[in-house]
Amino acid sequence: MQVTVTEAARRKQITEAATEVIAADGYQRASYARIVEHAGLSSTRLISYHFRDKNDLMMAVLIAAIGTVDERMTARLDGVTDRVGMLRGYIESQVGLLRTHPAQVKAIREIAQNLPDLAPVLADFRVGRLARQLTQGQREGVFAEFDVRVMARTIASGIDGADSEDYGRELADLFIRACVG
Amino acid sequence: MQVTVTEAARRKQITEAATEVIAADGYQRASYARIVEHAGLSSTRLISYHFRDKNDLMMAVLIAAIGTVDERMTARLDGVTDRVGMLRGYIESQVGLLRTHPAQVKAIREIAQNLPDLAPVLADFRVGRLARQLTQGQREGVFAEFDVRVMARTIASGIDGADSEDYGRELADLFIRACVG
Amino acid sequence: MQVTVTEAARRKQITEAATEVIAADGYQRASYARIVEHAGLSSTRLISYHFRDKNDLMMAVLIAAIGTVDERMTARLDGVTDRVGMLRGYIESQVGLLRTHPAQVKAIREIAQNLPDLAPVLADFRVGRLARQLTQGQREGVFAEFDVRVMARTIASGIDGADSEDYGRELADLFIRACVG
Amino acid sequence: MQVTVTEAARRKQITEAATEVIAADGYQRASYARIVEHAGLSSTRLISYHFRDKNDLMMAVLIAAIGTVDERMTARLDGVTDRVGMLRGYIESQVGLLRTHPAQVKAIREIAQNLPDLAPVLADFRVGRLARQLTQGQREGVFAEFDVRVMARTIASGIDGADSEDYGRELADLFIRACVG
DNA sequence: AATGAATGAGCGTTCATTCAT
DNA sequence: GATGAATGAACGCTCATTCAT
Repeated sequence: MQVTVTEAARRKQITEAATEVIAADGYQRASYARIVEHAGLSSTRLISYHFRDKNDLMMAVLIAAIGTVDERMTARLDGVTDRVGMLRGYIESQVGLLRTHPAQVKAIREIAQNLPDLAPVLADFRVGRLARQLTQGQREGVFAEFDVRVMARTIASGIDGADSEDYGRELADLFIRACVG
Repeated sequence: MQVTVTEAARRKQITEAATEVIAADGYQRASYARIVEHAGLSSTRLISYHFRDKNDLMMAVLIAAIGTVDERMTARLDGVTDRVGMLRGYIESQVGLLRTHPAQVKAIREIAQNLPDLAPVLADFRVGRLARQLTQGQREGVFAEFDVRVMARTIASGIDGADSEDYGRELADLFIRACVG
Repeated sequence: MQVTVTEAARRKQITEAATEVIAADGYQRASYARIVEHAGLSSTRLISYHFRDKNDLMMAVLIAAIGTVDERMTARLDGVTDRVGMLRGYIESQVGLLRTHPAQVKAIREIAQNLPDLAPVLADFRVGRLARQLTQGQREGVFAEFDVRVMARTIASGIDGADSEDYGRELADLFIRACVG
Repeated sequence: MQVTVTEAARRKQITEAATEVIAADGYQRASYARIVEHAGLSSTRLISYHFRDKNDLMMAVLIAAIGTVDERMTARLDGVTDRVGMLRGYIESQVGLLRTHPAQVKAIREIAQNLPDLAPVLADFRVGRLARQLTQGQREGVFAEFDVRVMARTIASGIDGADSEDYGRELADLFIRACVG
């Protein structure tokens, strides 16, 4: 019994299943067999057919997850203009994603951890937006003088260690103190 | 041609090779075959002979690496009494280990990441010492009021994101500012 | 050179080869390697592909063997109505299977012996049919009073010890004497 | 710490441990590793030292177990002169051994099953004594005319299928009926 | 009489991928 | 756009045995 759907729909089905498997079982255990089982597909051949190889699949998962997460971040920070509010909003929003989009967040981390060549690229991407805001805040005299790159990466690291929204608020307090100095 | 050495020497040879392979290739790629090749041993059977199973080997690697790292940390913090100096010393020493003991540090992270039951235990172990120092600093009025647990975990996360000793110094500045408030 | 056949045909080829290997070498020596060699397949991977695991393969072997054996038994006892004739037919047919279907009979025994959870189920299955016939014979007054369960199991044990059709006839004489009493 | 005992004592310790492991886990799972663990020995080397190879060890286990079992049988049948009483005594005593010497009985069966060359020898040995008694009973006119070899083997098979002393008594009734005819 | 250390061969299973329609 | 079938390589682990004191 052969079910035919569009290329795009099939790719989406597979990347979503892969995202959930990676989040649940970790990158290394996210084999074609497990993804196929989770998605209820007929055979691993369907993955090979729609993705060149496993790396190709992982890139698709990553791009989709980053897209979703970024969209939410943009929406929640839209219209926030004061620097301190932006910093708090950034941190709390990111931590909040753990609850609203756990699979995407975990999948991004797993993939970044397991594809070493990707980690710095992802880190730069993630840190870039924040670093620009911090630099602007320093120019406006709202933030003290500190190494913007170190601060941005440390904030990102801190967010990765968070596990609740209470923790996120404490984290925001902490880094506002460190930035305002 | 059969080469015989003592049990202890062989175990050490294997754990050291395993440490290096884990650091270089990651936990998941640290197979018996790779370890044996790296150590120049005759067969993977030698590992099975000296370690009950792979988990047993990994625990031996972990214990050895933590022992080495802890010894260095203790030596470098010995005699430091003021809280701020301790905090700087802790952060800079930990970051410094990345250069002096890269394999041990990376192996500890890899093992913690890949043995999920172990991660919280290791995290508590690592954060505990720091949290006690922070609490004491608050009692003495040197540090501001903040959530000690969040601060300790954030410092640990920040250290994990570091990649140079310059970075470590900036990190110390940052967290001293956040703690002294 | 890749040879492709249907799933069903391949499964049958593998179960038949497995049946023969088990009968010849015993359950424990029936490794994937031996089965593949016996069947002339390209690699053990073919077995893993068509059967979930070794237990799955063994169940397939068992079901096929029992099916074959049962079919023969049913055919040979069909239309036999008198109790004594049935008893003789049952014993001689079962012993006869040793010559006509030696691999199936031996494979069933090997699997039952080596999968302990299975032994009682198989024993009940085998003994059940016989026990019902014996009980009915007692009701009709053809058979003496004896413990039906013990008699049925003893007949089954006796059959398992048989090694020729002459032996089977003697066995039938013996148990008819014991039953008619 | 090297403990030295006599050759004979050590062999006995090992064969007894092996007997228990075989009885508990089956012949195939009775590896040197398991035997050594069960006996509390320092290494498998101790087995290799005292026994030429695994077959040698199994023969020692078998001889010891048969010796024990035979001794009991002889003691219990000593002085029994009437044929029917002997037959009942033989069957009930053998079944009784299952309770009094379960490890020896199970070990003998396991070894016989797994060393195919041995099975007929053991069967003859076991059946011989019984067959002579049955023949004598026929000469005396106590027993009917039947194939002594088949009867003896069937009795032995029936005993192997027994699992309680009640079952043993039923079995004795059954075979007395079949023999006296 | 005993030991410590080492070993090659084999096991079932999982992996992502490829062949052939 | 989708499938069924096949594959070689690698995995951790266990086996009885042998080397060397």
